[in-house]
Amino acid sequence: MGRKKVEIKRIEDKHSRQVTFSKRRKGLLKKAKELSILCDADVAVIVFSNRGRLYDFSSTNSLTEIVQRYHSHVEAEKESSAEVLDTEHSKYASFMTVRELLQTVERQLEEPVVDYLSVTDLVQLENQLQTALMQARSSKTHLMIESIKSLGEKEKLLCEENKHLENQIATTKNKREVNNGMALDFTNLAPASMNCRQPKATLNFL
Amino acid sequence: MGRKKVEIKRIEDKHSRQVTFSKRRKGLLKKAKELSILCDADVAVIVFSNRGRLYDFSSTNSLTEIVQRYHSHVEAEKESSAEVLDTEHSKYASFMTVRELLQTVERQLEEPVVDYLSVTDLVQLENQLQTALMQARSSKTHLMIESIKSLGEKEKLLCEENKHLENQIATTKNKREVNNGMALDFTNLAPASMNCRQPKATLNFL
DNA sequence: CACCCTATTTATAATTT
DNA sequence: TAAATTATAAATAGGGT
Repeated sequence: MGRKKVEIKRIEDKHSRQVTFSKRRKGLLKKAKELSILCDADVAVIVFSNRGRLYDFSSTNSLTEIVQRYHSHVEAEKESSAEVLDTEHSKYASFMTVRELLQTVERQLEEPVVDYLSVTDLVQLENQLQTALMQARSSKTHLMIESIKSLGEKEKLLCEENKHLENQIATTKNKREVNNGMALDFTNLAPASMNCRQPKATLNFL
Repeated sequence: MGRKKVEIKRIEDKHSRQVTFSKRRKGLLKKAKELSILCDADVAVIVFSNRGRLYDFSSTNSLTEIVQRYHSHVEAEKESSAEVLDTEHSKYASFMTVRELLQTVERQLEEPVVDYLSVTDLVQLENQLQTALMQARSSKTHLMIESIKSLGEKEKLLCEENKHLENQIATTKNKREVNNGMALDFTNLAPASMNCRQPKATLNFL
């Protein structure tokens, strides 16, 4: 219903799509309202724009009411097809959360700020920033990993040397005892914390 | 749009109401579908007739998807309007946001996210990303520092123990030599790398 | 009920402001 | 760029089968 008949398929032109979305969304919500009033029906409409903005209508106080009614209705004839859909769904949910984040962000910006930079400029800047950040972080991580590795190896070597020394001492002590009955007690030489079999701190976060 | 203009109020005649319900319900669902296709939007419609019969439409496989999205959306809004000072929670939220962002980016290589965003949105998003990044990085750094500290302390203790043991051995050896001329050479026992006075790796980058 | 018919209203695509 | 206008397509009220 317009100057020209439109085929029902995704409108590729961004601007047209946005304009049409605005008009038809309004129309849909109006129709929903009219239906609920004229025919005394409960109607709920949820619309997410492709940018994740939410528009809704509910004939009752809260849309949730109708949704709950919907659930209890569907519950009866529900089948167990949750397994595979669960993974898909959680992916979808995460994805949507981003959109919602963006929307929230949009909302929080009440005042439209004058744009000094073009999107391209900004993207470029952001990319540079990101790259710099990544590089710095990468270098840092690398250094830290090296430090940890190095310290770990040092620890290992020290432990081994330690054992070696203990063995030497034990041998010496035994010989001494055999030779001239001299007794030295090394039992408590190593601090309790020096147990080399102690589990390492988890480094999975690297 | 009919032979006569109708006032938007409950149709009292039962038959008329039923007929209108049938027609308009069909129209509403059709419009919902068209909107979702034309404008690439997610749309869900739930209609209960006044006699309790359910009719619905969903642009996705399952209407529940959209409903859940709606709920998480409402949650998010509540959250952002409520106090944002729950440190632990907001940390977690930011972290998840980053993950989701990465997922989105991965998935939408064809149609860059940037196209959907205004410059101001992008700035906000970037800030959030930065914050989330900082938090994640901070946590990671903290863990790494703790690891390094812990390993450093361990090293120190091992070195001390080492020295202690060496002293013990030296003493034993001297006594042995004095007592019965027995000679044991421990000079090369410790590997070259085990010099405990070796400068530590620089950690200034932290 | 669920269709058809068709006059009329309504929604909206294209255009203008 | 968005809001208003206009020409046209679509929806539908009321009637009939």
